[in-house]
Amino acid sequence: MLDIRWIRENKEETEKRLASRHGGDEAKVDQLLQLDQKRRALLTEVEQLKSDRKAVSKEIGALIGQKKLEEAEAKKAATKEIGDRIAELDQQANQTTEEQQDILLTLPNLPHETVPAGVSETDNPEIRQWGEKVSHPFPPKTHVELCEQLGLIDFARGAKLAGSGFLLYTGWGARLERALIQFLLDLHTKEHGYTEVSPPFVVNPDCMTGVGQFPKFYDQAYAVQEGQDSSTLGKLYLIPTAEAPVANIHREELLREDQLPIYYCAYSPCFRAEAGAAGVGTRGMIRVHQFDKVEMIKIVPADQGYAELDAMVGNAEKVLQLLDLHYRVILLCTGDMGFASAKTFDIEVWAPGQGSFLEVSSCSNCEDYQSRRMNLRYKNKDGKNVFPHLLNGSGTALARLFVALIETHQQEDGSIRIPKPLQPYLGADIIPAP
RNA sequence: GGAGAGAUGGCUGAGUGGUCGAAAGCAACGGUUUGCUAAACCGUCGUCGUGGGAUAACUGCGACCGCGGGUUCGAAUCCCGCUCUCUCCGCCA
Repeated sequence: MLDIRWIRENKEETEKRLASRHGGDEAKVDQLLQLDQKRRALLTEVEQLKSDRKAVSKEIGALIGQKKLEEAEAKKAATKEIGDRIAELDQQANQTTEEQQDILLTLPNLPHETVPAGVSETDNPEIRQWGEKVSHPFPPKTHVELCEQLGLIDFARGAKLAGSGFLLYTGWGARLERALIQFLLDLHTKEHGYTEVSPPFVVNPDCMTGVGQFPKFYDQAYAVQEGQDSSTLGKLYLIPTAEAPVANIHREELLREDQLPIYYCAYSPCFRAEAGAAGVGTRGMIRVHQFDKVEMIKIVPADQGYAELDAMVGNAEKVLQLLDLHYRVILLCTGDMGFASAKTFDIEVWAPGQGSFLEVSSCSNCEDYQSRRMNLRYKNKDGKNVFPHLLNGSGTALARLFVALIETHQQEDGSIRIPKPLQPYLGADIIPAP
């Protein structure tokens, strides 16, 4: 959420930076500021009345104390009207505040000044590459072929159980998935200083609003209900990412600066309805309704957000380096960034079977956009309460990592070579050919 | 699911209609002092909103004692609803 006072004093810049996202949100600023003005005018009026009432009430108390009951009764009658007027204005002020808040919640974050202008993903500059595309001395198979031949995933039965877009990992496939999760968590906790947490896989709507999923992306989430009791629908949602619970761990808290920075990492499955998206329904595991992910979250002092973001991208890159996978780092342009983010780096891994790069990580600094929504603050050294920067990054998404891994390290005989750092987790150095 | 108890400032915890934004303690911050990585003493010390002021220091006003309503001239305090926590019982992995 943006700071209404900042918008008030920087109207043109707000509009300009919103416009750079090409979402049309700059059109809402005028109405927002009108509501703000109306709200403040109402407050001025009602607060004056409240002040008056308070003074009179005090006099009444004194009069009763002096047993001057008649005078007290007279004042009571006079004050009654003020009370009615106050109730009326209060109601108007609340409604105006609510309308203003509704608009604020639909405005995305402002892009950081270092974010390149652009409309779509084709405008995203590549920052760097690591490694190079493997050249197999044979035509590389796609992950779908490999999964079926090696019995890693039973696509048909996955769909039978839950529909298209849901995967049934089997045998070595299930084992590889588990090994990867373990490997990632160990890497981030032992090498990168993150504290592991294991959060609920459902959250309440406040958490979804806190990270910016709601109200804009209601239809992307799976809402759950208890049994057939439709009155419970909407109280809990399957998490689209561990960011939803983990970033909210300290919501509505006031932290001390010496508690920062906080680094969390968490494994969770991620559930995405992908309503209206193309791709679900096609075979494979590139775009699915449920996938595993290890997520990194940082809560840091406001002046350290961008240094911490660079470090986080490095943490995600390390995963791919250890797994010997070719990748590139992309900086998202203004038009392609996520709703809550001020600056985002994507990491895309090379998948030879697909002949394309796959996004496996997205690392963002949301600055104070989310902490403001969730009212998470820390007391700085000057004793001021300030909103920390909140960062999130995939470290990394599993399904696509799985794809890149088996497509990259497939051997001519149909087996999969396992990179050394992963071997202890899988308990094998190869997934044998069928 | 049933019965009971509770929710107060960063934390602990008093406070049952006006003098309460709220005692006290802890923590924090500033200072004094003591020869021993500490103690004692003094002082400061909630948040948010809105106005004045230089987008400062400071300051006026309002709101906030889990959340939302109600009663009242006036509510932390009384009434209703909700959420959460704890204890006991039931069910259950």
